[in-house]
Amino acid sequence: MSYSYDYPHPAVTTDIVIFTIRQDELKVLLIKRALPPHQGAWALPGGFVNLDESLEEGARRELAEETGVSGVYLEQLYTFGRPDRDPRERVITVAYYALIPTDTIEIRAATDAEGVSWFGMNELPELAFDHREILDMAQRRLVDKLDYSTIAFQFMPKEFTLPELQQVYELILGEALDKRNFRKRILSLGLVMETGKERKAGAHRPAKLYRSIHPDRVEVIK
Amino acid sequence: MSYSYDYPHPAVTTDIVIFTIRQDELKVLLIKRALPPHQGAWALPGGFVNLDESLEEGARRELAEETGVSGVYLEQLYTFGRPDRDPRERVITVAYYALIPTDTIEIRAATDAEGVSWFGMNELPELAFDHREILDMAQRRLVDKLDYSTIAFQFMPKEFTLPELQQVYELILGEALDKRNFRKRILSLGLVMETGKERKAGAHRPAKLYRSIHPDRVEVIK
DNA sequence: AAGTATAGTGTGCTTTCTACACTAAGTCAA
DNA sequence: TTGACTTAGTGTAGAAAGCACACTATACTT
Repeated sequence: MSYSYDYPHPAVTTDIVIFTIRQDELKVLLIKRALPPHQGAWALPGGFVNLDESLEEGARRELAEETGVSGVYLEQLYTFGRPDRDPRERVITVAYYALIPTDTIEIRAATDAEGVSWFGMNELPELAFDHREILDMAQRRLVDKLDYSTIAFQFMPKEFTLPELQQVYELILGEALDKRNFRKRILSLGLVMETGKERKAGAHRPAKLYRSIHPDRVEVIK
Repeated sequence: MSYSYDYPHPAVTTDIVIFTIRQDELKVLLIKRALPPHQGAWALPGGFVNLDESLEEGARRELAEETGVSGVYLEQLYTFGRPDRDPRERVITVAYYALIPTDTIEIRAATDAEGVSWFGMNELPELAFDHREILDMAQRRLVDKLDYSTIAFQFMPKEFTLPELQQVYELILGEALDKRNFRKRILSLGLVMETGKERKAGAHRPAKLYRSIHPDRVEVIK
C-alpha cells in the first residue's frame, strides 16, 4: 500500500519525555532503538501520529505501547522541526512531557530491562536525533512550572506527606528549602486536605498524610 | 508530479497570529480566503511548510508572502492537530505569534484592503477552521507574558516614551496602571536607556525618549 | 528510661507592593 | 505676556509578602 499527495508531506511524530522520581532522583524513561537510524542508541519513546487520532491521543498511544504507562499528566512541550533532524525523511515531532507518580507499579522498564530503562538526569547516555535538546527543554519547563503551578503534585501518589512533597521540590530544584516556609506556602494554597491518617516510616514521629483536592488538575498559582 | 509514502502523512502548516497596536487597540492581521474551504472567510495568515525549511523559517516566509511583514519577533505558540480541523485532509498546524511595532510602515493590509485587514480583538469576524481557538490562545499567552517578560517592548518603535509604553500595557491588560509604580518597575529593570531626546506631542510638557538596550531580546523578569 | 530520628510549629526582620497628590514644562488663546 | 490647559515627571508611608531561624512532639530502639 502506498499513499500519494500532490505536494511533499513531512512525517509527523510525537515524542514523550516521561519524568518520575525514583531513588531520590529525577529520572526519565528512555527506550533503546531496535532499528536504524541510531540503532542501539537510547531515545525518547514516541512514534508516528495516525491520521485518525489527535496529537495528544497519539502521544498517549505511543506511551502505552512502548512503556505500558497510561492515565498520566501529559502536556505539550514544543514542536521540533529542523529539516535535517531525521536522516530518513523530513520528520516533525510534537514533543510532550509526562509526569508519573512515584508509586506507580513497576512498568515495562523493569520487566524488559533490555529495551526500556530509567535514567537519572545526571547519568544520561548519548541520545538519538535531537532528543537531548527536547529533554533539556522539558526539564527547564518542569523547573519553571514548579514555581507557578501545582505540577509537582503529579509526582505524588494519592496520599502523601508534606516532607515527601518537599523532597520532590528539592530534588527538581536542586536546592534545600525551609521546612516551615514550604509548609506555609503549600497549606495556604488550600489545595491539599488531611486524610486523618499517618505514615509511620521508622523510629520517629509519623507524618500526617494529605491528599490533593483536585488530583487531576494542575493549577496556576500566585 | 506526485509524492508517495509507505504510510499516510498529514500535511503540516504554520499559522501566524500577528499582533500590533493601532488606534489605541490591540489588533490582529487577518486575510480573506480566496479558495475553498471556508472561501471568503477571514483566517490567520499561514501555509504549508516546505521540506527544506524549518518551521520558523516557514512561518516567516508565509508571513512575508501574505502580508509583507518581516524581521519581527516570532515565537512558537502551540501545535494544533485535531483530526477534523481541516475538511480536505489531515492538517497539523504549528501556530506562531508575532508582534510588530506600532510605527511599522503600512503593510499590505493598507494597499490591498480587499484581502488583508487589521481587526480589533473586540470586532473579530467569524474565522475559518479553528483559527478562533488559536487566536484566543495567543492573546492569553500575550497577556501572561506581559507580567513576567519584556515582550511588550516588541510593540514599541526604536525610540519611545514611558507613557507610550504604559499605554501598551494598559491596552493589552485592559486596565489602568499607576503611573509612578509603572515607571519605577520599568526603570528598575535597567533595560531601557534615555536617548537625551524628547517627544513633543501637543500643548504640554514633552516626554523623554527611551530606547531598549536589547531591542531584539525578550527577557524574562522577576 | 534514655537515645535517636524525623515531624511539626511561630515570630521578627527585610523586601516588595500598593495607594496616593503635587510640581514641571510645554502650547494656546485672550 | 500671562493665565489656563494638558500631559510628564517625581516620593513616601503603610500593607503585604518573603525569608531566616530553633525548639518541642512523637514515634521506635536498645
